Amino acid sequence: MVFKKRANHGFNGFQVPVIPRAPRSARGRSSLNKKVKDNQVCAFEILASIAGKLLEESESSASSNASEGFIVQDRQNEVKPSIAEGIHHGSSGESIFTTEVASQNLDQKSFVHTETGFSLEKAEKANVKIEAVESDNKDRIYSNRLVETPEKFRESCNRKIKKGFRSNKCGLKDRLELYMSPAPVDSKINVKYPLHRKPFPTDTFTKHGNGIKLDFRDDDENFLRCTKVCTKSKAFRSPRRMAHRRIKNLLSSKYWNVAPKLKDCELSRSDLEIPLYRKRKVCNGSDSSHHNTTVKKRKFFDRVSGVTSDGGFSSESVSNSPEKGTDGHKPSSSSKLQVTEDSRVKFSIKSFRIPELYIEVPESATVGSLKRTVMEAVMAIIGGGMHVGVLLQGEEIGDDNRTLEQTGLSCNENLDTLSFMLEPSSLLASPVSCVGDPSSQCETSEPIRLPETPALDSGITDTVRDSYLPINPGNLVENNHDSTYSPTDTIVDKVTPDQSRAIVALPASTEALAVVPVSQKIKRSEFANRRTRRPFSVTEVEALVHAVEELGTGRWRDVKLRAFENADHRTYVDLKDKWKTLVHTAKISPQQRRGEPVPQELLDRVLGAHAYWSQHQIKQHGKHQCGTGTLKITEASAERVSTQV
DNA sequence: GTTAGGG
DNA sequence: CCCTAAC
Repeated sequence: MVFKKRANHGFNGFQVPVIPRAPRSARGRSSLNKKVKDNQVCAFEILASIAGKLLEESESSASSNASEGFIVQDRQNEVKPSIAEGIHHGSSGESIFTTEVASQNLDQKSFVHTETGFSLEKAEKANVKIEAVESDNKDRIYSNRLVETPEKFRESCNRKIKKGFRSNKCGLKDRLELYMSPAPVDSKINVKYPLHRKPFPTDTFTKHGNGIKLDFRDDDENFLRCTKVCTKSKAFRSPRRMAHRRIKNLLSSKYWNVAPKLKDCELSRSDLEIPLYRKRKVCNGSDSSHHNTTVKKRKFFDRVSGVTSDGGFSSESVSNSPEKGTDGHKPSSSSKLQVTEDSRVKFSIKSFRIPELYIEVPESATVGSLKRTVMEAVMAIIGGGMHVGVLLQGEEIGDDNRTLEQTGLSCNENLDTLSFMLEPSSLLASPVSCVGDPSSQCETSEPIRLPETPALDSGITDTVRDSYLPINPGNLVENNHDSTYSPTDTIVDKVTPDQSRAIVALPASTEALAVVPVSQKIKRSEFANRRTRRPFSVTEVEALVHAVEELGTGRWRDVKLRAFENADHRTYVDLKDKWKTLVHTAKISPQQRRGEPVPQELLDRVLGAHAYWSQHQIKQHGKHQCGTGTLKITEASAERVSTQV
């Protein structure tokens, strides 16, 4: 293993590096397959570069070249995403769960602020051997938890590398986690270095530079904290940074296994929690023999604004743009949306992130295979079918036939609540969307549920959806995931930056919202045949109850037409089902209820209406007369019924 | 196409 | 939410 020390190039501000990072092959190569004792293979590559002069460079200039660090390059992966690998290792079974802060242009302030949890000293005591980070000229990943200052970090890193790495004394076998390094500027989907080594929209950081408080989060841990931070600093959030968020997959591997015969001993939800990291590790260790690879992923989405429940997902993908002209998409600059004089709405989506991956490979795996695994995982995600959704005010706009104008996207007013979502084609349940009012959405969620809700379908979305009335036309549009499906056989190669950008700068035409990558307009396959789960909000329940009170329980089509006509994603079958569950919910004890709590008042009405209409059904049948159409319960009678129950 | 009910 | 029988 050869570590190449990168020269300190100093800083050149937030400008694009004079010499964009070239493919690794061009910058030197070395084999990574050096084995350490115990026949272990340090199966990873360290692309470590420590930002040296962050402190000096915090203000005006942003992107500095990595000052120093150790770079290990692998000729095998010239076009693969860079990977920052953090080794989480600890003695006596004690693992330090480090959180990688992937952020471009960290300034001192933010950097310092990121430290939470372990200090360097603590890390020392914990026998943390190394923190591998990658950093290129503009992108840096820091293992924030172990760092207090850039200097310390650097020192630490050097020391660790010397001690641990070079002398092979760091039990590298214990754990290896991969994180996607800062992804391409314009699209996280882009995986080919040469293609997206483009200038990054550094202006964003230039502006917000020191004000940044990293809002990284541990996916599994800092739900709350992040939420809070997000609300505060969303303005500074960079989609790019978001993109780097590591996503420890919460999902069952059955959805995400990429490699065959995957073995994952850490699928338990407890895996989501740091304290249980050890568990996984143990599991890993005890199973170190098997050479399986586990890859899990989670959906993700970008948004224009707003805060995500997990604090990491949100990003200002789109914003008003001062920019004009036909060059609607400028991936490398801040995202924008603009309505021009010619009635064209231009979208510029900063980026889409690849759902984070959690990968495990046997220690005997080669770096190359590791990279391939990562690549495969990425490709599996991409090729497996990505679906782009457009969300407005937290609701996904599924009506592809609606014009932007009709949808309200032609005016800047709605842009704040506009967001794009990129998610695996219906492989997952509900979108982890917490869009809309950043100041409230996430806070009302139930972070605690996160660990036990792999799919992340907590009540978060409900909160958002409460903001509309199902009865209100114009507010709801359907979410037509189905129409935008891309099958697994999608050629990976097709998912190029250009394509991902295809969703940018959409014309304000009819098909505008049918944002589908060109290459993915294939029929929906067995993959995407299940709609995303969309829990009913209290508001919807209210509307449903009200409608049923009036129409009864046997006229779901009417109920649909009356109260959910504009909620295309709610079919009358859905309503019927919901009613069914509502009745059930109303009958069980509150303790047994799950999901967003439905006001008891509503449940009472449910029981009331249910009882009433049950009786009516009987009466009606007895009479053999009145058609259901003649039955109508009045508000008063509904009230009566409900009070009787 | 709807409705009803099990999965 | 899905699936389907039944209408």
